[in-house]
Amino acid sequence: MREEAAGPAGAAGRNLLFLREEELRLAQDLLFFGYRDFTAGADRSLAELDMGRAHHRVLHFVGRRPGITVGELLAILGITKQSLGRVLTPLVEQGYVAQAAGRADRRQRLLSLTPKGEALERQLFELQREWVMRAYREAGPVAVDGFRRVMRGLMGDEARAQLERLERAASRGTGTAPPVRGG
Amino acid sequence: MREEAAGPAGAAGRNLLFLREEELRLAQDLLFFGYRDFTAGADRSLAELDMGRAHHRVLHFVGRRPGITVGELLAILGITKQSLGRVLTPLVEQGYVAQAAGRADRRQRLLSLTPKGEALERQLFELQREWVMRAYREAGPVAVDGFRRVMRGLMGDEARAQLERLERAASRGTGTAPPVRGG
DNA sequence: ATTTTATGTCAACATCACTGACCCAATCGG
DNA sequence: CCGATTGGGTCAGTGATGTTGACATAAAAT
Repeated sequence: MREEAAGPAGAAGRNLLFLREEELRLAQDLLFFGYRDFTAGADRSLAELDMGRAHHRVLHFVGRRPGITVGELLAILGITKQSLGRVLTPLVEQGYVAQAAGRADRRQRLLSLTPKGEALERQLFELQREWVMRAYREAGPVAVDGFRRVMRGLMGDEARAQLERLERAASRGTGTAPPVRGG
Repeated sequence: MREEAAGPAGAAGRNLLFLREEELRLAQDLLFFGYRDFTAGADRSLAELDMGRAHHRVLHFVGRRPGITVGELLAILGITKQSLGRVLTPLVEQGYVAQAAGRADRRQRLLSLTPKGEALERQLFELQREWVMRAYREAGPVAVDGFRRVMRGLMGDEARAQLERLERAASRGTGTAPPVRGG
């Protein structure tokens, strides 16, 4: 599997092939180490409350999109009803997440964070905020833009669509106007 | 928790604060979706062999650093002996990973991939290679550089040291000369 | 009135991680 | 040489997170 002997492409070609492969193996390393350490801080904080990463994800996405339905949350997280129920039910029982019947469709449970839930989500967010800010500052704005482009590229079509919906929800929630033709 | 009313900083300050916060929340989203979809392809392939992501990580890092000891692998993965044993022992039994006693210290088990293990690792790598290449091509080389800078920044000191060691091992393994003074 | 949808729930199971305890064999230090 | 340390393996028990399949209920849609 290794290009030990010079092939038809010669030394230069071999080196290019090596760079491609090594570049991509490096990406695997970076994603493994980077994602692990990115989540480590919040994980430690969550453990003190007998919660896990799954609870954090629910708090994060409910906070990001208040009024989200259970079905939408399932689609975003990409897990089953049972898996979600195991974390969502305790979060509701312990007063972190509030449920309200949908006005148009009363079968729906519109989820939102209670003040207690907002406080916890913010605490977890601050931990990751510090960590990401450090990385962003060290890398600089151009690198941050590149990071975002590549991460978007790593997402599948479904995830991209969901991300767009999240971004729209975030801009609505803070009164930021979307780009308007002729604006 | 929301900046509903204009504070001392006024509208401009509020918007800056929003941008910072939204930027960082976006980073959370990107890392969640991106990492999930990055691993999804290999996960599906592994499931057919009754293996999981943990097996893949062992194959990946053993392939990346042939002759690695169990202790070094434990340090890289950041898991316990028992957790590693549960995936490593079957990989050895099924002939994916070979063990050799260390020449200097015969207590050590120097791990390497068998041809069977190399083939499986390569198959899994090709899946992720395609996925990452697509993202890299779409984003362009400048973005890729930025991605790498940010991911490195997201890593802790330990992980950075381990990554450096991996990169040195990779360049040794392919005969790539390190930068030399006056070269 | 029947069917579909949104949600919840039960039982059973697999993976991947953990802790704590204990073991062997090899190496190291005095 | 002997005792301590180190590298590695293993057993028992636990927990978090995910899965499938089946079933239940209430509201909505046809």
